[in-house]
Amino acid sequence: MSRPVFWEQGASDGAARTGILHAPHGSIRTPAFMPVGTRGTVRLVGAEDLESLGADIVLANTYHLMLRPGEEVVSGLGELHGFMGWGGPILTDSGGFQVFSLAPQVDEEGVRFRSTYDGAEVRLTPERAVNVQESLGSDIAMMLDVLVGLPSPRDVVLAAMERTLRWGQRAIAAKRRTDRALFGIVQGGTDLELRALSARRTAELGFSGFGIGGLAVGEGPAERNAAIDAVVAELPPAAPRYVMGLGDTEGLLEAIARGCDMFDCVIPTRLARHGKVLHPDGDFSIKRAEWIASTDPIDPECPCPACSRYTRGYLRHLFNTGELLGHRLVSLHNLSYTLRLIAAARGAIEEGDFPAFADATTSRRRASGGGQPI
RNA sequence: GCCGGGAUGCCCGAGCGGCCAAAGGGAGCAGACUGUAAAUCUGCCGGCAUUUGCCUUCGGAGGUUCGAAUCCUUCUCCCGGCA
Repeated sequence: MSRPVFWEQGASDGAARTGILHAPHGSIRTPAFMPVGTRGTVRLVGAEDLESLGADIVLANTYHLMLRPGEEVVSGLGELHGFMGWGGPILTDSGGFQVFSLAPQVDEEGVRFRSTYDGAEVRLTPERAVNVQESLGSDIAMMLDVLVGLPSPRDVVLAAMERTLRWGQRAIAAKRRTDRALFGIVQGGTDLELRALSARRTAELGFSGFGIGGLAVGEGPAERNAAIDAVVAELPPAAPRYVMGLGDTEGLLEAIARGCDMFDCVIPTRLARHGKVLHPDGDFSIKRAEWIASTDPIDPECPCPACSRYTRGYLRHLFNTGELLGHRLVSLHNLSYTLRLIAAARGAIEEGDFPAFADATTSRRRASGGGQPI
């Protein structure tokens, strides 16, 4: 019996580890960063761009795609891979994040949304989320979970965690395609006991990989790191661990140091659209007046299209005139930055040098904090 | 030359006797953004002091008034129309 998705460990350095996640549409080097393509597109970034940036896998969203254009349409267009022209692995989120961000009605059965597109009532259950994702044809589906903002009262966190566990069971029961994987999701907020319990019980359900959900939603780094530690301790070492929604430099390095393997985040692309550039010397706004006549690239060490060809002065101009090319170029740059950060982390783990690498990376950002060329 | 309309803070632009340091944009500055309802949102934006305060502003000069960006006179410059 073949496993559609399995993770093969490579090097390790402390808790940090590298590996290959084998998926139906290709191999993913871990630690991996997954650019977010909610509606079947990483905003302003095409599949060809993702290839040249070195992304191994991209993420798409169940809630959005089931509404527009509808999973049967996507299925008819060659599933997600044919639909988006992306041949590599795809992970779909279940709509669990929308349970949080769109504040729908939630009951034991599932979730009732008001469609953000036309206002129609949309029903999503753990079963339906699995079915839709199977129709979409993603390599890895996520179970529908209940995500609460932090801080939240313990009873709220506990209730969300327990419901998530029950929904996990239902998701597994609903699974039909044997050629695709389904990941569970650990909840529990910042309560370490709940985190450990959630991890243990989610692991018992028998998923092939584990999302660590409900983080990067308002808690501080120390709380987040403690929660991750509590979870990792309870998860099977041979399964991939995916911290959902995490993507800032410091957060990624801390999670990698704790043995996490996969990440996704909207930060590189959203910040790009807001003019914020990710940089080894500290992130900064490309819109600042001081760049008006700058002939420097964002980062001379970056091989992305923005850095290899355009000046800060030009990029600033694009932003200040509302030219969409600026958004696109900075999106490419921020994705390139994050993907290269993760690649460098993999290299450091392989060389047994990860802690020093992480320290050097974060202290360099802290020291200059402002993107001044050095 | 005559008739009419204008000149407002960095820019555009409301205001048309007190509630005006003066709406609203833009620009600028700062901040937020983490499984994307997000090319979005928040704050500051004359100077100083930085609880309620003071000073200097609404083309220039002079008036009326308890009080003017707002009314009157005049000057300068713009923009329409007629000669």
